[in-house]
Amino acid sequence: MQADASEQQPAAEKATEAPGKTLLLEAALRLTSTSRSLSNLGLRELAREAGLNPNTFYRHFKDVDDLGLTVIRQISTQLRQPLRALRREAAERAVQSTQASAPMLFGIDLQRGRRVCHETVQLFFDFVAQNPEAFIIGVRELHGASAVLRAALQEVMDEFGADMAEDIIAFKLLPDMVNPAVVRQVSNLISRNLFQLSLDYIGQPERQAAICALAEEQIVMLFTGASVLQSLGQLKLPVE
Amino acid sequence: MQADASEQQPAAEKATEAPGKTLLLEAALRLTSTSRSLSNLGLRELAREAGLNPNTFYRHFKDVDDLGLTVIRQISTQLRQPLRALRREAAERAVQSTQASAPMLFGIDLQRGRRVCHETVQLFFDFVAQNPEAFIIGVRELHGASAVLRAALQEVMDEFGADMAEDIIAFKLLPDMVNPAVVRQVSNLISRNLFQLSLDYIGQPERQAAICALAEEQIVMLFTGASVLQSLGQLKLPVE
DNA sequence: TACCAAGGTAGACAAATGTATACTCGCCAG
DNA sequence: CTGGCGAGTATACATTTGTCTACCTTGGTA
Repeated sequence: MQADASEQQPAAEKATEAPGKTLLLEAALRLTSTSRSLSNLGLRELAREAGLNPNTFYRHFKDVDDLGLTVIRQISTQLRQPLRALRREAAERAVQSTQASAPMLFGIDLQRGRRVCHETVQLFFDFVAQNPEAFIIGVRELHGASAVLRAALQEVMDEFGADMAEDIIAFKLLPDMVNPAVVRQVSNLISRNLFQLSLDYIGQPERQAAICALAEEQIVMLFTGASVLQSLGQLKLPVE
Repeated sequence: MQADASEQQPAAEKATEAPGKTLLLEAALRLTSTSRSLSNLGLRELAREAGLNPNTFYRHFKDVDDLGLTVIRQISTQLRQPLRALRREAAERAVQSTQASAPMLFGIDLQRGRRVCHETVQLFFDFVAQNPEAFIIGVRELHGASAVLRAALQEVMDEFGADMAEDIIAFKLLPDMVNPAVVRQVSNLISRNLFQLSLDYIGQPERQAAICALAEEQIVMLFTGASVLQSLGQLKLPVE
């Protein structure tokens, strides 16, 4: 395992991948986000869309499920860091306009919460609009017919939820008293819900503003509920 | 359109339907809930599973989408009233054990809310366990590849949400001050989330208790959040 | 120089699919 | 008895699919 010159691991993104492979993956994105579902993509249909010979498929993938997994991994890495960055940006923006004495309620600063939430949601849906296929495929395959893809996406969603929980704690968006386990639970719920809403956002452009507002309200409600209940000692911890 | 004797509208369930049609629908349920997705069911595969000749399909359905719509309608009527009944039962159960002076918080009786919620969730997931295919298909097709089925199920889900909102108001599970529009919004969210959780419930039998508890906590959080925010005048109304 | 493996193509094949036309059977009305 | 009709079947055919084997091209290496 020496660092041979012939071992040209791209180290960058994936620039040095076989052109055919990339073409096939792109074709899969195109087809899936419109008509079909990842699990039931025909291997020939795929090649046709990519402008390639059917057999080229076999050079790069074993199954259709294999290609599906690749797509999912690609989507995951395509979304994960940007989503975190987006939250960081939202938090910073909201911090800037913080005034010292804000009215507190059960340990949360409602004004600030609202602002962070607003910014985050805004950025999130902008991001959705820029990567529609990724979200469509994500949600579709999360409940799709293929057990393998379902499991893979389940895992990805869990990671997203965990990221979010981490950020919430790091940015102190919920009072310290709120149990980390609860934060994770709330994060998972919000994450799931945002992904669902993202499909509405993509599919109904005329309702985009309303959907943003809706998401915001829902998040604020959840945060408030969690804080209030926790501070009253009324929250049962999730049993694992 | 006279009430002819030859017009034998069953008036009961659907007992007097062509046996082939019923067989096909049942086959669709079986296939969809395991391997495939409604939209991509092969018409021959379907007939095979039903033990029928492929052409029998054409006697009863035009498309595969046509069959899909039929399945969805069937599911809708199969779930809708039972779900309402279930909520009524839960509310009654919880009322029985109500003691007069309960601690109030922002207009809600937390104890009672918890009990109703507990009973409802319990009954709901029992119901899920009894009709797994319906829920699997419902959630799967809600984000599936076929636009027609998606739209149909979207509508069904909206009806469920509206039912729930109606019941919440009727049973006074939220304080009167909470705006009906907000109730609908919360109901939709809960409804969506419960359906998602139903898949987890079906797919991970070992976590059933945990999933129940989770659902309960989430609902209580939302209710609490909505009440608190409303009573503080911090709730923005959804713009339609 | 010769080689060789990776990426891509060509052609062929059995199997499966959607659909059309034509046949059968039981039932009820006249 | 007969004729029509709903429900189901049989056969057939063009297309499409997944997969196999074989061939071509290219760039790097020994």
